[in-house]
Order: sequence, then structure tokens, then C-alpha cells
Amino acid sequence: MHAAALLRLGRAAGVRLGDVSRRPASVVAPKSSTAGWEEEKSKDRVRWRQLEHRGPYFVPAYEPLPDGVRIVYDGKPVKLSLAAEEVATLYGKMLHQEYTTKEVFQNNFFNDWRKEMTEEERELIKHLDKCDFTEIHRHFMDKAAARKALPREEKQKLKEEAKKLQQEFGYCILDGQREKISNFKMEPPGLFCGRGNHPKMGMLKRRIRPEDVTINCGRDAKIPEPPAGHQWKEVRSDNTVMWLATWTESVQNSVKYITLNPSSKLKGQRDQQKYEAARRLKGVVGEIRSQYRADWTSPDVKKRQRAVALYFIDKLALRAGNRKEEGETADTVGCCSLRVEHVQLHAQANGCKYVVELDFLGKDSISYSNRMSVEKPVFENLQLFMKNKSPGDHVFDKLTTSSLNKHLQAWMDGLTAKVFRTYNASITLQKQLQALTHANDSQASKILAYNRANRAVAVLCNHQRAAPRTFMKSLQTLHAKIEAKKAQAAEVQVELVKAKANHLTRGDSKSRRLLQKQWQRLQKLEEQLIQLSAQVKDKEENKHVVLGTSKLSYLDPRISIAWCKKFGVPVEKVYTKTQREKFTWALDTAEDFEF
DNA sequence: GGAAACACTTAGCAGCCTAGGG
DNA sequence: CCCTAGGCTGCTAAGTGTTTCC
Repeated sequence: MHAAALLRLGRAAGVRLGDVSRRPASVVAPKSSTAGWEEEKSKDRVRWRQLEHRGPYFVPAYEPLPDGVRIVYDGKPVKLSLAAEEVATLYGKMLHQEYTTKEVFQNNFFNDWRKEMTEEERELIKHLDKCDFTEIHRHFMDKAAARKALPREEKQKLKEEAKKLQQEFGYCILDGQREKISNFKMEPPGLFCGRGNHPKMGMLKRRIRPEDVTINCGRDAKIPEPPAGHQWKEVRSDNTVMWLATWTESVQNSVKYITLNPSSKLKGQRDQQKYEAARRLKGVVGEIRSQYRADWTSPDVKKRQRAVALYFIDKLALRAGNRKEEGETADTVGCCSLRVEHVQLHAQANGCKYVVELDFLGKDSISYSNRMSVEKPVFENLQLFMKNKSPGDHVFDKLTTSSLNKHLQAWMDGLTAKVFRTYNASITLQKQLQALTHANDSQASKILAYNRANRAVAVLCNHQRAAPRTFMKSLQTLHAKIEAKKAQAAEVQVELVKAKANHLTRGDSKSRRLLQKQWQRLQKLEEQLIQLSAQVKDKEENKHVVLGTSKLSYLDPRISIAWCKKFGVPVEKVYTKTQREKFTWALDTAEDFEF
């Protein structure tokens, strides 16, 4: 009954405006006779009292290709209808990308492209491999090059225009404050590029019209003007949500939103709440750990599965792993969705007992590959969970993320699987900083220590990247530098020996000065060599690791800011401008802050 | 109680921009 | 002063978790 009452209150707070009938009523849920926490709860969900904005910016309409640029089919140039031509350009633009070589991409694209063709076009164009998009590709490459080669003033002008657009559409008024919007431009049409082995890659992502977009704004706000000759799908005033506009994307039928920038007060508050939850977990994590260890030997299989999964989530910072619809997305997993094929058990490996090997594709199809020694009950449980199962079966077949989260919720209000990732990331940073920073070190060494601590977290969270394109080249340059220095050092070494001999025979002050000079030169070179090889090491360690993701989403900024203050490192050395804007709420943290 | 819908956070990468070396 | 490597930002995909529906 409570739940039902809550639902009604929740909906009442989100009033549909329909055709702009506006009563000067409060936006807050109406007072109901059911008193106490229910009302509290519904007030909790109110995110704002005032919201005003210009609506999204729509990208310019399609501009037809000039006459000289054509698609060639089976050796013959073809002039396409506007709709078909537009979709063809989306493919032509991408010709240099690896995607277009993939069969799934090609098939999906061709399928969707044909839907845009006229009857005659469909009759003519039957095979993608007979289509030649090179003229289109060249056209867009030339255009890009031309833009790049524009004189300075012209570029400046374009920049000014972009800025103007940002000023006009890029901000909203939220509760009296002018706040930045993160994505005020509508996504242009394009070919869907999923990550990894995505079954829908190459499908057409349609152009979104104002008629597809729902606007959310304050009841008393001026309703944003749709582009001339158009209308919004709907205008509503729901102050229990944070989005300004929404639409449904055509490939996955997923809902997309226009939302506030992380620098906004509202987003900042939520970020802070997230870290506060992680800090509260710090208080109970000991108990939770004892509990799940005890549960490893429970007679209840469900409990044992939950306890082992939670152990992975805690120890390895795995994601929860919701079940996904098969065939709709790339095949990736998290903890609760691990399958037998992702886990290997070795009773004995490299002198260690009870070794578990995990190998799977996680979020964004990033590979997770880890092997570690676990306690005997974990090992034996896994053996049991996997017994008589096929490779494609779930290891934790009696567990779902929602049952796991329900269990966690009982431990602590607001506790879910992802809080463990935040907690473990932040606590690791704090501990590593403590271990690696020395007050008397140079600023450069302190920053290096910070980056090392940051890297420990990135490795824990498996924040990987493809090696940068320029990686090999820049590493080679660095190695070349080292070789040059080494050669130089060898030369100086020879000089030094000579000088030594010279000084031995002559023994005067001049020859002595000369000897000293050579010796100093050698010292300096050796120091530089040490620096350079440290750089190489740093670079190699960072080859596949991204520090930015954990910094932005998992590390309580108050830890970093307190560290900066304590060791006299300017905050700008750790956070870029945008990052400082995101973490405004934490900038005044005292140096003795403890996570 | 499970699926679908919804809301919001977390994610890697392309390409632009800019600082610092030659 | 120019050029280029690497840092930064914008983009949008892909997760998590809650609410609603059946």
C-alpha cells in the first residue's frame, strides 16, 4: 500500500503540460493526507523548482552533393534521390575506417540504405560490392582539408560562431543559476558504430526532428521555441527528473537525454552523495566481509553464490553484471552474468594453490584477464557452481543483480554493487598516496607519485585503452634520445680518460680543471639518462592504461585536493580546468580530510 | 517476480588545440 | 616562429539501478 501511494505521488509531481495549459500551482507534489515519510520521500525526488532553456540545437539540414560528386554503381555514375544520397554519404565519409570492412557493418548498412531508396534505385542497386563511394569519400576528405587550411581569421570567425551558439543554446537557468548543458546539440544522423562485436553496427541512426523530441521545463518558464515550421512532440514539466529534453534513438530504441553539465550544482550534489555513500560503506565493509566469508559455507546455494560473487565485486572491483538481451548488443558480461566459459580453475598453478583465472569481455568489450589465488572455500564453491554446466551457462545461475542489491540494501541504505567499486577505488588512492608521497621530494616526484597512485586504481578498475596510435613512434623517439645520450656519455668517458692521463703527467691546475669539467659533464649526462629511462618506464606502464576515467568517476576529489594542500602541489597540476569545474564542490576541502 | 521502460552514471576514442622543443 | 606530440574535450555508446507494468 505504501508503494502504491508513493507511485501516485511520484506521478503527481510530474505534470504533463500538453498544449501549454498552465495553472500557477506549485510544482511540488500536492499535500496528501498520508503524512510522514511518504511525503518526505516524494519531496526528496524533487530535483528543481525553476528550469528554463532554449531547447536543443538542431544540426543543419542535409546539403546535397555538388554535381561533380557521384556514386558509381557497376562502373556507371548514378544520381540518387536526396534521401538515398544522404545515407550514401554517411557510408562514404567512413570509408577509411575499419568498420566499413566488416561484413556485419556492410550488411546492416546496405539493408537500411535500401529502405531509403526509391523503387528504381532499389531495382538498380542490388549489391554493395558494386558500389563505389570513392568520389564521395574524396569530397569529404577535401572538405575537411580545406577547413584545416583556412586562414587564421576565417578559423577565428568559425570559433566565434561556435561560441555564440554555445552561449545561446548551451546554458539553462536552474533554480536561479545559469548552468552549463552538457550536450545541447542534437546528435546528427549517422551509421551506428557500436563497440566490439556489435550485431547492429552499420545500421542507420536517423535524423531527429523536433517532432520526435519531448521538452521538459519549468511550469512558469518560457517554453523553448521549436525551429520554424516545427513542433515539439510534447512539452512537460516534471521536476522529479534532471533532463531538459528526450528522444528515442532509432537503432537500439534507447532513450536519450539532454542533461546538465557535470559542473552544475545539481550534478555536483549527486556526485558528492555518491562519495558519501562510499564513505559510509567504509564503516560497514568489515562486517560485510566477515558475513560473506561466513556465507561461503552456508548450506544455501543461493547464499553461497551471492557470497562468492560479492567477494569478486569487492576484491576485484568487478561490475555488477546485469543480464542482457541476447543478440541485441555485443556479448559482454559483468560479475553476476559470468559464464562457465569465462572461468578456469587450477587446483595448482605456478606453485600457488586454488588459482582462479577470469577471462571475459566487460563493458565496451574491454577484455578482463586476471588470475589469482583464492581461499579454498571460494575455489570449491566455484567448482560446484560450474559442475555439470555447459560453457555458455551462468556460473551464478541463482543470482541476479537485483537480488544481490536487495541484500546489500539491507546492510546499508543506498548500498549497491557499484558502491564497492567507488569505495575500493577511493580507498586505494588514499592508501597509495600515503605510501608513495614524501614531503621532501620535488614537486615533479610528488606528481609522479600521484600518477602512480592513480594508476594503481586504473589497473584495479581495468580502465584500458588501445595503445595510442603514436605510441610506437614516440617511444622510438625517446629510445633514440637515450641512444644519443649514451653515445655522448661514451665520448665524454673517452675524454675523461684522456684528461685523467693528461693530469697525471702534467699535474697542474689547468689540467685538473679540465678533468673536473669532464667529470661533471659525465655526471649530468648520467642523470639525464636516468630521467629518460624513467620516462620510458612511465610510458610503457601507461600504454594500455587510462587514468582519466577513475579520476573523473571513482576517486573522491576531496582526497586529491587534501593531498595537494598537504604537500603544496597546485590543484591545477592534478585537475584540468574542466575537472576543477566538475569538482567545484570539493575545492575547499581541508588538508586533513580523510576518506 | 520478471520484463520493459526510464533515468542517470560511466566509458573509450577521434580529432581539435596548445604548449613546449627545435 | 613553426611544428608536432600529447593533453583535453566533445561525442555518444554502454553500463547500473529504480520504477512501472503485467
